[in-house]
Amino acid sequence: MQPVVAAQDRVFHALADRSRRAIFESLLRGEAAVKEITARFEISQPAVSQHLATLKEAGLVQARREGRSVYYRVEPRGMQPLFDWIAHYRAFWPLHVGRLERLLEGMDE
Amino acid sequence: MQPVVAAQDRVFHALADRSRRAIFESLLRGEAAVKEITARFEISQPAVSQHLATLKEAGLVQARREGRSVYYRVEPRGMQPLFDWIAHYRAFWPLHVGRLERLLEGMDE
DNA sequence: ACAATTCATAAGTAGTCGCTTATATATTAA
DNA sequence: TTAATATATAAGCGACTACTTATGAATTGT
Repeated sequence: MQPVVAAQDRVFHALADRSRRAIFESLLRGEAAVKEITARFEISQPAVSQHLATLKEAGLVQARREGRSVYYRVEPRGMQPLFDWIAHYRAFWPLHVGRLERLLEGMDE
Repeated sequence: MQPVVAAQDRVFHALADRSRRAIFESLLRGEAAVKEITARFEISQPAVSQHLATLKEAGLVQARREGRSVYYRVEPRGMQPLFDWIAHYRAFWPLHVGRLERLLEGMDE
């Protein structure tokens, strides 16, 4: 079990939970404090903190304390293990890589 | 919970398990019967069948019976929910999209 | 028909997960 | 200092997971 695999494991595991994906996606809108994040969902604050801890350990988010609040933000580099996994086997789904490439092209606009 | 989300859920969940990812990756080498797949790992045949069932329900593999053997193969379109999820939020990790694009370029060689 | 082979399913189990409530740990304000 | 606020951690609980062994079902060969 190389560290690469372990990193992929943490990222896949973190994104496998729907609540955690929803929290992560909501952070793509921008930095937010735990209290704000909690208000967006119908789970308790400890549950949110636990999800954030999992996302943080996976490297998908970072935290910044400011006074009593702790602001979480997306760490884009955390997606790298996922990209690496896809890229490593990219030769096997060429059709979809082409489709993905086209999607990515729209980014420059 | 739209069907899109459910599909993403199944794909992320299926790929979250390391054994399942290993089985899936081994199938990228080509079609293989359950017995052959079982020989590649150190888990029992029922465990392999259960993993294959999960991968199949996620749409990541397909099965084909031939005599007593059942051959499993990768279904490339099954990755679509994963690509869709990445593409949907692609605007948020531009740096890595660039890196991913470069990786994809190597495909044409 | 019978035995052998291949795979799927059933049942059980230890461990993990995601949530809850309760409490501890900062940090700030009065 | 004390109280209020914001977050993290602890403990517990039901549900789910990933595995096992045992057995059922489908197919083939004798």
